[in-house]
Amino acid sequence: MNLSEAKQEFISSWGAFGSQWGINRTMAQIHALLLISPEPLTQDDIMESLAVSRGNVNMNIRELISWNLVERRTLPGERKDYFTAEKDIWKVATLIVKERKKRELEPMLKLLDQLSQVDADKREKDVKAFTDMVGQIRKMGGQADKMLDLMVKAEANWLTGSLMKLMR
Amino acid sequence: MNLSEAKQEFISSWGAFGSQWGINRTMAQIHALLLISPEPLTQDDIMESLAVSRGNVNMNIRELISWNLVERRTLPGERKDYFTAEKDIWKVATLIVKERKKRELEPMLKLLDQLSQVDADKREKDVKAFTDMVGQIRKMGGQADKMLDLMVKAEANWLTGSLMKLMR
DNA sequence: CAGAAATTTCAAAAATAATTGAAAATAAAT
DNA sequence: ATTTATTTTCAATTATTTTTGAAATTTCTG
Repeated sequence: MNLSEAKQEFISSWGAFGSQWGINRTMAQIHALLLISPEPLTQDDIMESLAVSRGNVNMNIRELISWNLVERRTLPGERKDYFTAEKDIWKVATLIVKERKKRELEPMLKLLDQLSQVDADKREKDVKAFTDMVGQIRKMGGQADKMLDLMVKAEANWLTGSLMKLMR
Repeated sequence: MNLSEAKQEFISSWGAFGSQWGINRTMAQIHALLLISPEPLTQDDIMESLAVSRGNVNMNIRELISWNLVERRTLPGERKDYFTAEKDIWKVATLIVKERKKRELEPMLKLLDQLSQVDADKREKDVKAFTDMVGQIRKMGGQADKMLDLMVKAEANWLTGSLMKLMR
């Protein structure tokens, strides 16, 4: 396989993979493209590479920036804006974890706390099943939350380091 | 908040949460409903509770069964099939991890291995950027794969136990 | 085995999400 | 201040995903 075939395959698969995880296909593809671009790219570069419209590129780039995965950069003497992606994949992973935690996990924990306050007789089978399940999910969610905090704070060798050794 | 309000909220939020993670809303809602139902339910029960069609319930139930999250059960003397969900949330988590690992992570690792074989001169900037990134992702993916294997094998206290203590 | 009950399938319809493209806004250059 | 380049917005369109519902199939029952 030559380079441009491999690039195509990478970008397309990254997009498909993203879709399965609730991430806009084009957003994932733009991210993939920037990940493997040694130099910053303009919106026009991206439009051409992926054959998508200007509006599409613009919106998805802004979304990537809001996740801190992509940075806008203005080169001196250049009129256009350039974009680069964070290239350290560990940092990428922690940035994504940080955002999903903030946007999804934390609100979910808040909701579960509310739901556990349900006002009903716990001797009833239905009530017990409900509060047990909410309690279980709340507990596991809280643990995951703490664990992801540690991950975000930890260094890049978290996965390879003492954790893996311990669990062998 | 009374029980039925709380149930409604739980089911609806679980559906919304699922959507964000690429899981069909109705599938997530059916799962939520079964999670908090002390007794097995029929397709008709689910249709009524969630106000969705028979075909929809049937397809999503089958999908849940293929994830081993739901079990079909035929009660003696009863004509209809009944369905129950696994209620231990740790088991639920490991079942989901197991399936996503098999369906998504493993194929992705296979692809990355192929992509790393790209036939080109590594002194070229483009080539180096590409193979570096593929290599990084491959490495992290491989580590995640091992780690998730451990999680699947581990007991329910994995998150609270020595892991959390170690990382403090 | 015939009839009834329940489940499954899947083409068509509906709902949702993503994309386009052109107009508006903003920023830079002359 | 005007022109030109670039970015942003968003209503309309297009694509994708989900859902419906009725027909076909399968599974029970007497």
